[in-house]
Amino acid sequence: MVLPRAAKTQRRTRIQEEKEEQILEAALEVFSANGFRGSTIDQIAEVAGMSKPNLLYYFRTKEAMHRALIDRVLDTWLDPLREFNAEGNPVAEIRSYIRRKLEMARDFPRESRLFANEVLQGAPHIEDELKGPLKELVDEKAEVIRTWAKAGKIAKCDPYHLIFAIWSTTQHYADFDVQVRAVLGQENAGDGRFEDAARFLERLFVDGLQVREQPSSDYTGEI
Amino acid sequence: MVLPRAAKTQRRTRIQEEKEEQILEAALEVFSANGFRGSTIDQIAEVAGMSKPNLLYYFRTKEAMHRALIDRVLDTWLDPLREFNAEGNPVAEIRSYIRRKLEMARDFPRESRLFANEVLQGAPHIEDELKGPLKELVDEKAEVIRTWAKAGKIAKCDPYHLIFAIWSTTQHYADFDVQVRAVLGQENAGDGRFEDAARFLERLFVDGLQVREQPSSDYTGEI
DNA sequence: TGATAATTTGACCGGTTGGTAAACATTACA
DNA sequence: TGTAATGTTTACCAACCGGTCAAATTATCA
Repeated sequence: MVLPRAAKTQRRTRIQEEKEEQILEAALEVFSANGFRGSTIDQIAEVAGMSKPNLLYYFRTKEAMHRALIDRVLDTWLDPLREFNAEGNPVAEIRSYIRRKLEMARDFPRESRLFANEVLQGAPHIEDELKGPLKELVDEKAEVIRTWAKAGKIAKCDPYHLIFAIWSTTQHYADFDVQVRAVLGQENAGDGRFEDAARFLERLFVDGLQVREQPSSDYTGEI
Repeated sequence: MVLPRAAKTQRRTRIQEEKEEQILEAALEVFSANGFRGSTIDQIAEVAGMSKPNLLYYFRTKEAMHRALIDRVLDTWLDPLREFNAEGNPVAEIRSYIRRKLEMARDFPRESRLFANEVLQGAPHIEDELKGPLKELVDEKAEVIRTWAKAGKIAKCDPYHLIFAIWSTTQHYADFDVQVRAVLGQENAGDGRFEDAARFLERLFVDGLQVREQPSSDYTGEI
């Protein structure tokens, strides 16, 4: 056989597993840093330490590589939201969600940037995932939050925008890392900014979602 | 003279002004949607309604076009932060900053995405601006916030992370627009999401920054 | 071991991309 | 009006990019 190309054979050889692993690791490195169009197969091949035709032996096209990478990473990426537990203590659940998301921004910034690049440029390759699985998961968790608010366990608020706020504030530390570093200055070389961010964000959301008889001051939704 | 190319002549002709304007508008459209490497001069030329060599008559290289665009847009982009007024009422100032940033996400999403693309990919073209003018401006405003906190006008908090939180939550609606739309669903076609976001964010930050004797519940900064 | 399947690579191809050369067209202005 | 400066376009180039091919190398296992 000349072109087994992974999918055609039922059993995956040891080499196939290893090489596909290597390739996806390199692809994550390159795609997350340059976006899809900004990345070249040669770059990925170099990072993966193999020749371009060798890459294309395992993934027929650049798109196939990107697709495989997204599929592989998306599940893990959504895990923190899945863990969101309706039975738990609302404030503790929200705080723990923030903490988990910040940990991921710290430990898996490339994954965050991969999706950021994709969504920022109109999500041409993952639109279906956004409108399907992602929306369904968010809908489910938004319902949980709504229930909590109705039961008076947290302040009444739009659950979708709460989730957006948690996503954006936490992922900011991965996606806009160079800006964060530039503004905080060189001295902030370690991971200290993540601890500071955790302190700030947990306080912001916990206090901001505290149940209150009256809104603490008048505000309008008009912009 | 054969190649005046804008910079070489002191006086700009009417045609130069007009064409450079057209080109930068087109460049904003294309660069913000595809990032620097993902954009081609041909694309920009088509959007600008002129031939590629004609573009290159006004801007010698793709980089020069990008640079000119950034320079032109950066000032406007930082205006809301500059308006942040130390003499004003702290809560009103913060709320007004959030509102202004959300208005910009709604009215100038391309500008937001232009910077997001740039920063996301390591800010290769604007690192100096981040470490220079941007950092100085943020330092100055952070000091204002710190003063407010010390005077007991708002809760004690890390002013830098407060600014990051406002940036990320508001710009999210421009940068991740497709994701926001996908999650909220088709029925949310108009600008309603911006009003909902304004309501949510003003409440979150205002209540979250309310002065409080005791933190409303225990929390640690550890992640 | 030897034959067969799986893996790897150098050479190459057509299309795209950033950019140039030079001829042509238009404008400004004495 | 004439002419020099300014503006525009067609044709083109070299480098790059995604992808193919066939030949060479290595692993598997009867």
